[in-house]
Amino acid sequence: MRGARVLQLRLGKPLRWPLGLPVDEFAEQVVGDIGRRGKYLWLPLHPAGSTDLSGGSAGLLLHLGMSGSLCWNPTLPPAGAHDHFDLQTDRGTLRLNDPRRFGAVVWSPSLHSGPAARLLQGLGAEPFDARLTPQSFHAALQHRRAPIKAVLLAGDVIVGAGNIYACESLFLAGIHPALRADRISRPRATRLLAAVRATLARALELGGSTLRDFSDVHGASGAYQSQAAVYGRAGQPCNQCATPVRKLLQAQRSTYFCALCQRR
DNA sequence: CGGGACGCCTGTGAGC
DNA sequence: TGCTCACAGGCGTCCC
Repeated sequence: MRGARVLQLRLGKPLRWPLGLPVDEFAEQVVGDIGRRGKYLWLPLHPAGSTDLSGGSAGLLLHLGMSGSLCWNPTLPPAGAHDHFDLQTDRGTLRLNDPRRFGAVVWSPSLHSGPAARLLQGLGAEPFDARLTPQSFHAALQHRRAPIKAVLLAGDVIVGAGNIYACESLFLAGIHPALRADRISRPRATRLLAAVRATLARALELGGSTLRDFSDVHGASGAYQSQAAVYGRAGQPCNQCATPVRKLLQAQRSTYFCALCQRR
């Protein structure tokens, strides 16, 4: 998309927040290099002729929520019921389809100020950032008394592990989801960090997860879900020890785990 | 300040 | 067969 010139911006039903800028103000803006932080995407937009392609420019912060998907079309197909955002450019259209509308598209004057800065502040480390080490991960957990599952989900220590991947990572690391984060030893924190990384890497390979209700023809449905060791498998035998997988509620979210393989 | 509950939204599948 | 209803999830926001 880099270098594409915006022709028009179209909105469908409201997403999580208002766009924050009248749609006609986007015409003639030029798209820069797309970036990512956590589950947010940053789409820089700068005036035609400007050479500033860095994070210093204004842009759009996008989030796919839980049911959002983006697609790039050379032309502009008719908008469907769940197509809530179209960025039409001279090279094609970027479209956001989001049935549940937990997703967001918000304009920000820069990545480091305004709504973008507010939404990104407080995000935890990128899981594959080399600066995130077993030592720093363990140290961050030492400050938290909440159950480790809740801490992973909160995303302020490490981003990227939502409900499915948090459950899977804890299983892989052999850690009970209700264990207080600050009770996790150095060796186990090391294992957990490796497990989160392995889980996310595997999910990326398989194209992510697709909930049962979203395996539509659009975005190819991710294959990860069917590979899950514990997630969504309550009552079924653990594939390591055959003990039935259990389900518990933590912070209003379902947690799946094996009581034998995952110790406190 | 940390931790937990809540609400947004809608397709799906289970139960009647 | 048709209808109702609980449930699923990311994450900002509110309250204790």
